[in-house]
Amino acid sequence: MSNSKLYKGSLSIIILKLLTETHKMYGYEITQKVKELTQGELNITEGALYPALHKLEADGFLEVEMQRVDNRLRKYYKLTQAGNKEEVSRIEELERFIETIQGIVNPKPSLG
Amino acid sequence: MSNSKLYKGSLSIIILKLLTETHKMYGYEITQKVKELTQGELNITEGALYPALHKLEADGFLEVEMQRVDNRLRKYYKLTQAGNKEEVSRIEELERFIETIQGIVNPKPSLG
DNA sequence: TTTATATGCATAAGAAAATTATGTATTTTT
DNA sequence: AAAAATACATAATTTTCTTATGCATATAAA
Repeated sequence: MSNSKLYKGSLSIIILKLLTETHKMYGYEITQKVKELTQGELNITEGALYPALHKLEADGFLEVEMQRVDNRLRKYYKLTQAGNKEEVSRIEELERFIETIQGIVNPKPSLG
Repeated sequence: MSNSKLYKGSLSIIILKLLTETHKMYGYEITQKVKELTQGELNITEGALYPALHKLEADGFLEVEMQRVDNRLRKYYKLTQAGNKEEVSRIEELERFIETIQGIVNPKPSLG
C-alpha cells in the first residue's frame, strides 16, 4: 500500500469515497484510480484490496455486478443504500481523526 | 484508543511528538496528556501504550530513567538523538499522509 | 515468436499494531 | 471500607495489512 503504516484502516474509506464519486468501479480500476490520484504515493495491493471489497460486500455496503469485457471478467461494485450512509459517517470519522491528530502534533500554543 | 481504526499506526508518532515538546514523560502521563489534548476523543490503552514504548526503546529512539514518587514507580522516557531524528521524519510522514488522503477524499474538481 | 507486462480475479501464511482481559501494587477519594 | 486513580506489565485474540502464490487472458516488447 505504502511504506507508511498510517494508511492502516483507511482503505475501506477510500473505497467507499471513490464509489460515491464514480458510481461503479471494479477492483483493478480502483487500484489505478488511487495510484493516479496520489501520483504513485499510494499503491493498493491486491492482497489488501480484494479482502476489503469482500468485507464491505458482506457487511451490506457494496453490491456486485459481473461483466465480461475483452473476454476478461470484471466485478463491478457499487454502493448500497447502507453503503451511502456508511460513506458519510466514515468520512466524518476521517475528518475528526485528522483534526484530532493535528491537535496533537500541531497544538495551538496556550495563550496564558 | 478510539472507536476509530484510523489511529492504528499513529501511536508511536504521538509519543515521539509529545516527548519533543515535554522532554521527559512517563507512560501514565502520556495517556492523560493525550486525553486532555484531544478532549477525551483519544484514550490510549495500556495494552497499546506500554508495548509501543518498549518498542521505541528497543529501536533506540527512547531512553529510560526510573523514578520513585510517593512510593510509586515511574518510568520516565526521553528521546535519544536518533529519536529526535525519527520524530522529524515521522512528522513529515504524517503530513504527507494527510495531504495524500485529503487528495483522495477531497479531490480538486478537474478544470476541464 | 516467445516472453514479459498489463489486466483481472483470488486466497493463504505471516507480521504488525491494536483490543480486551488480566495481574500486581500503592495512593487518594468517596 | 470500598472504589477510583495512579503506575506498571503481559497474554490471548482480532484486525488489517504485506508478501507470496495461483489462475487466466490480452497486449507490448525482445
